[in-house]
Amino acid sequence: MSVPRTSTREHILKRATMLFQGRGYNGFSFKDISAPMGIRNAAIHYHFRTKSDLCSAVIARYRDLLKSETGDFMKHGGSAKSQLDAYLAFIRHEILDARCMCPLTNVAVALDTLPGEVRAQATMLSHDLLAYLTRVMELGREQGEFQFNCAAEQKALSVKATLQGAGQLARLMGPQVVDQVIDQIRCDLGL
Amino acid sequence: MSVPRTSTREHILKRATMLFQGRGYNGFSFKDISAPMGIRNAAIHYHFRTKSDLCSAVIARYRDLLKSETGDFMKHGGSAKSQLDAYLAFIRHEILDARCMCPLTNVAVALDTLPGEVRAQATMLSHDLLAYLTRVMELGREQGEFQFNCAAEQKALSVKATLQGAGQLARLMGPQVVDQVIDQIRCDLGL
DNA sequence: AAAGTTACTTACTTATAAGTAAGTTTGGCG
DNA sequence: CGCCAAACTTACTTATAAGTAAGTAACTTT
Repeated sequence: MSVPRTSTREHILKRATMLFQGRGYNGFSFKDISAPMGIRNAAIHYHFRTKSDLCSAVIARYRDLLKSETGDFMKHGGSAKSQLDAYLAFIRHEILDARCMCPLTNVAVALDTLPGEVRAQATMLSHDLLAYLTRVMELGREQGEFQFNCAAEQKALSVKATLQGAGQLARLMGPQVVDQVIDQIRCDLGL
Repeated sequence: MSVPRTSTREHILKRATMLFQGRGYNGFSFKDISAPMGIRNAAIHYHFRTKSDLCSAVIARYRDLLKSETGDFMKHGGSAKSQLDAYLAFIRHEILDARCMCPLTNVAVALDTLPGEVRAQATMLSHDLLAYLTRVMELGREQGEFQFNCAAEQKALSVKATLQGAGQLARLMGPQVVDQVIDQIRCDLGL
């Protein structure tokens, strides 16, 4: 019937990603995916057995995206500063253009109501993210670009926490919040 | 029938607060309130016409609590440092003991799915909070306790964002996150 | 003591959610 | 050409959600 057969699965994943990152697990239903696509709920179940499976796939996909992005950052061999800026730009785009949040936010908020699979994927994502940011912080300090006098791990944690919060406050208080917070992060690193 | 008649409304509000701050608007139902209390859903509707009314009341109550707490902080007339520490202790307790989040987090995440009343209350809370933290930052700089070279408003925003993020990351990565992040905030202020 | 008010309960409605089973269309292949 | 599997749809089930209307027990006021 419809022409682009093989891309339906990808289409579902894209919409699920937008909704999951935009509203959280409990904030959207299959209908929010199927109706705008002109398909039926059962079509989603054909590709993803359960909502848990679908959302796990969403986070796994995000992890892959991040892996390839950060891999690219690292390959470019640039300075820690340019790598941090790339990640900050990535987050900035997520908040301001896509108007959505890091999946960690959405999982953390409703943690008690979520299937174990989804929680597990989120935990892995949090470790991926922190490991990457920690490496960037270490590198930045070695290169003399960043200045901070605590463990690199702690600094990375603090930076990530601040960005998580920026996404929330931007929704409530306006988009200008994002650049102010990013500016402050750079400032606190001595940039 | 049941003895403590006048306190039912307060009981409902307390449980709704725990659930709202712990799981978000879409993460709990009336049953989660009524069942453990041994009452019926309709009893909740008697005290609060709709879920929107109930959750608006939860946030309004949180605003009152905060108003009196910050009022007390200010009255004690202590240094900005002691006021910041009091707020940090308040947040620390919320995350570690009550295992819940600032209502701003839960509203921001599912903003698109929420009734206007609830959004309005959250917006007011965000302004209350930022106004208070901004005053503390200004005071701290005047007193020579805090060091930062940007607008007090921006610093306050950044501190609040970081604390919002700490609540999330603590759920996914463990409670030690909270103290690390708080330590970093103090450190970045020159404490 | 009668009437009214408060604080509920019972019983219901309506809507929406996730999920399933069985049937249907379409394109590729022997 | 006919068969088969992939990719769906139709039609359904089951569960749960918010919300409502009508009734009732107990306290309060006149």
